[in-house]
Amino acid sequence: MLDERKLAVLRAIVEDYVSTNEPVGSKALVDRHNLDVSPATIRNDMAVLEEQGYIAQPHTSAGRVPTDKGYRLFVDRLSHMKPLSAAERRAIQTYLAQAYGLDDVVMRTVRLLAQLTRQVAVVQYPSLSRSVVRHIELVRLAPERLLVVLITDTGRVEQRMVDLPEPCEDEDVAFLRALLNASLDGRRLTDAVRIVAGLTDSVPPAGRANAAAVFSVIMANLAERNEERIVFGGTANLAAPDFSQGLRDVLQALEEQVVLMRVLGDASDESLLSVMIGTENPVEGLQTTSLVSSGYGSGGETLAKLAVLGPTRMDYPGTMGAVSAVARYVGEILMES
Amino acid sequence: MLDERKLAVLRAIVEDYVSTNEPVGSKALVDRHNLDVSPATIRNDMAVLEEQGYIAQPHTSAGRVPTDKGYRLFVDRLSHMKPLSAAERRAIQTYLAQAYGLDDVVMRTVRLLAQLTRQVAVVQYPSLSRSVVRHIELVRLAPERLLVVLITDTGRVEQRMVDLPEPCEDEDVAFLRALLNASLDGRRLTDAVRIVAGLTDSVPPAGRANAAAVFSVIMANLAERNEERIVFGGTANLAAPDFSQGLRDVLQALEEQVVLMRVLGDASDESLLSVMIGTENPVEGLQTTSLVSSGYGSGGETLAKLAVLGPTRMDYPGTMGAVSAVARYVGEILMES
DNA sequence: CCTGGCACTCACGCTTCCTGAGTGCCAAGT
DNA sequence: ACTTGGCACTCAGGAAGCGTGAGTGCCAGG
Repeated sequence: MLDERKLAVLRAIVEDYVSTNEPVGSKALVDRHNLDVSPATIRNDMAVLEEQGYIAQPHTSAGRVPTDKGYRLFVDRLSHMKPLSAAERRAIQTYLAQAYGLDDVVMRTVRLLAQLTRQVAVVQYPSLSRSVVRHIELVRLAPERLLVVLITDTGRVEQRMVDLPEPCEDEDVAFLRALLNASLDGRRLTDAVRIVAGLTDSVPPAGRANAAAVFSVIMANLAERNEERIVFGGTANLAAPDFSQGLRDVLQALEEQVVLMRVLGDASDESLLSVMIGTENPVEGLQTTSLVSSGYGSGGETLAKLAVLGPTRMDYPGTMGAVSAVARYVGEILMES
Repeated sequence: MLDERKLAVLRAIVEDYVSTNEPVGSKALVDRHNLDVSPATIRNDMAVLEEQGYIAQPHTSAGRVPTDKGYRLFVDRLSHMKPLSAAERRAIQTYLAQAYGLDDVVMRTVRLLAQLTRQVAVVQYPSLSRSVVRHIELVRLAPERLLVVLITDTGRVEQRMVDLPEPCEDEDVAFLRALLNASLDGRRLTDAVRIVAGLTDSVPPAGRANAAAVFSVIMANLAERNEERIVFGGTANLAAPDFSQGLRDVLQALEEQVVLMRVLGDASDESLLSVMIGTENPVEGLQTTSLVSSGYGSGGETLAKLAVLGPTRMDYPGTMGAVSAVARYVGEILMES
């Protein structure tokens, strides 16, 4: 159906269009790539490719432009991820290694991705729900006020203020702290919710009111998956001379955390690199963009996703290389800390 | 030098230009505002205003447009902050009151400002340096690894991992914790740095290596004023039909935390509302924008700044009203928590 | 000092024209 | 059965020309 040369033509069209941002014609193609056939032949091939929906012409008698379907074929079969240079890899590693704390890791990751790809980078915070409780700390700030600090194995720290119904003493707090840590340490957060729910019985009746307040805060905190934040950066790259159309929509979509979450969720269920092209994206405002995403995580598990968002006419091999490399290194960093 | 009517004319020009985004001519002026003089008179006034540099014409025989100097005069003498409606004020209060935790307060503030003003909102995290230590918690995660959690009175929680040179026991940690809290509780962070520096002597020689590690982390953490993060939102409002020129620069400047910090710092030394118009802004990319900023804080003190960034042709009275109201309410919320 | 009148200017929108890159198709060549 | 050169055709985009109207500056009279 599509012989070898037609595929080569498609590949060439994608590559040229990506680099020049102008519809590419038959003559230019034979010149720039060494297909040793004449323009007329290419034209025939292009006619077929167009008929099949891989390329299109913006208007009669202009060159051809890849369609979403064309990019899809290109990504799936005609290109390979372009690995980063050794220098780049080293730079990534050292830059990420300097990070202290989860916030900093995420922030650096965003910057890194944005700079490497010259596009918009999106990074999701490691999911709380899959991680494991490392420690719970209760701090008595005032007789009727506690601070609950929850530390997970991914280095994430969550805290909440709790106003108690009754005044409490240091020893009450110590008791609760010991109880909570004994019960929750090493448990997954998803399990922890259930465990905490059944914990009230272990508390002496006198302290139950206060304990209940603390427990409910912990449960609320844990159950709250919405809390999974998303950070992005590199929006200045959106203002690149080309796709100014729809810029507003794109910015809007970026700021809608919920929408972004959904998109990332749709992107791929697993840790694999995944590419979502143009109209494949369910979100209205992002249908002129492509999203290259990957899961990342420490150990075998995927904790969250990160992605790069750019115009459909993007350098897929390069972007994929960058995303995949950064995902791997972030995973490593999270392992260590 | 500028009589009453000329000022009125300037005010009218600013108001019209802001609302229409088109150069305003003498005829339109007399029509829309009830200046009971003829267009010709207005023209004379405009000639004077132009000569003095308050307005300019984009090209000969087009209407006039305010210059930065014109906006400045308008802001300083011709306009008053427009207070928010009661409904808006209530909405702000309830929306902010729902926030839990500092992060959430900041995030909500950004959204609020961006929505109210339909422009870009910038909020700086409350400064660490002026706040007061409420508690320090040390958590022993592993024999050679501690988590240091620092809680300030503004609800900010900072944490750092510390790798110890030697393994430690729970009692060592308890000792350090007690020592730190006894020495630092209630102290300002600025003072705390000095205090910690002198604390090594109080530690028994056996534990000094570990203590030094912890202390140095605390000091680094505190001294690090760069750490003062800035959050912004509403960038989609940048894509408003008008100022697309320089959009790239603006986005770029926004993402440069350091630059933003400096601008906010320059803006006004005190908690007062301050307006920076166009070229008054030292940052290259922001010279087509105006920044309306205000300090905010709990109690009498200014902890940080928040601001709204928009085109120089912005609705100053409205924006100023919004900024000032939000600043006040955020202050109140911080007080409570 | 205000006003009406008048000549002048010029950005913007409109049409028109032209050019060249690019196409589709066909008939001849391999 | 594919490739190729030739040829007529199309059409976006830029250049040039034109008209219009909003807006101006200036002046002379109230």
